[in-house]
Amino acid sequence: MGGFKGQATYSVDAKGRVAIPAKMRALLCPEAQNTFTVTRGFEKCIFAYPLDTWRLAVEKEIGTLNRYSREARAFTRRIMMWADELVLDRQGRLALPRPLLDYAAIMGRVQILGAYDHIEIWNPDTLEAYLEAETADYETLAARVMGG
Amino acid sequence: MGGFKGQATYSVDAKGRVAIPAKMRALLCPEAQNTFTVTRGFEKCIFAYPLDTWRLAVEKEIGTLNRYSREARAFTRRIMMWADELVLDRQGRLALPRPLLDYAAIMGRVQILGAYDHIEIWNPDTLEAYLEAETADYETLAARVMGG
DNA sequence: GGGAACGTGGGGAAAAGTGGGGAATTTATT
DNA sequence: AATAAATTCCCCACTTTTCCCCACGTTCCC
Repeated sequence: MGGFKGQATYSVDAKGRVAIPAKMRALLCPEAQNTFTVTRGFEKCIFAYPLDTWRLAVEKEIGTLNRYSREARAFTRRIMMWADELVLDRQGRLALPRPLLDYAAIMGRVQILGAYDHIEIWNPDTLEAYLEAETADYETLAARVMGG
Repeated sequence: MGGFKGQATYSVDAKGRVAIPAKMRALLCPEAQNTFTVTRGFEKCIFAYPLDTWRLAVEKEIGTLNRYSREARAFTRRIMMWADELVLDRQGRLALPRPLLDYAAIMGRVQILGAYDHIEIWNPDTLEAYLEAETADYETLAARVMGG
């Protein structure tokens, strides 16, 4: 099973619904129950994890945190308060909560990116600006992250 | 079963009743008996634990404390003296005790947060101030808490 | 070229949130 | 001890939002 890849530019209707590309939907395993967990991305975008991945990767770690640590509580809040489990409708769309749309400044159209273990939903303008601002070129970045 | 997540801004009526979001109610297992145990939060808010979680996680830990430690006794008092077991009414609401409402400075409207193993009920203004005061940004916090 | 699948938009039914009223229990007062 | 006041609890009704289904146009694939 490969990771999420590719990109698409789709529209958002008045109800905040966004279609998920069929190629990405096809990667959902049965355990995901046609559900994505969405939350704030680290950058100004929306992250969408398949339900099973979210629970195994994100919530499992949160469960191990010490609830008497102030920082742990702050972190848990920051992640969970923006999170929501969304089920795909019959047309393969997600109805994104307004707070997340506002956070990512999304109106009208979105750009959807595959990002290995999750999907990212961006305002096309924000994405363009981000890509330009990331000054480090592709090759340099690769070397630094991968320790080349 | 996933943890509590999401947020909502609801009203508090004159009787101190607050609706619990349906998505959060849906996570209650039968053992919780439609009951939340509420108490003072560590920050200026109200914590609400499903009855079963409270008994398994919180009271169990308190039971292991050394009763001959002055600090342990103080801690036990602080938690238990403000705690109350509240049953949801048919509309899915909790009638919050006045002392807790006063503690969290709640009047008129509240913001409700899912926080993995419990729910938090905030005065919207207090929450906003808290989120701004938590100076560490999301990314830094994540790296530190998760040991990234 | 035909058929199936995909992305897009709107409408109707069901549920969720909100507010108020009345009965029963509790507390206080005479 | 009885009455009155206050509080609590429970039920009912309204409004709004959400959810789910159906239908159309386009694209892709066979």
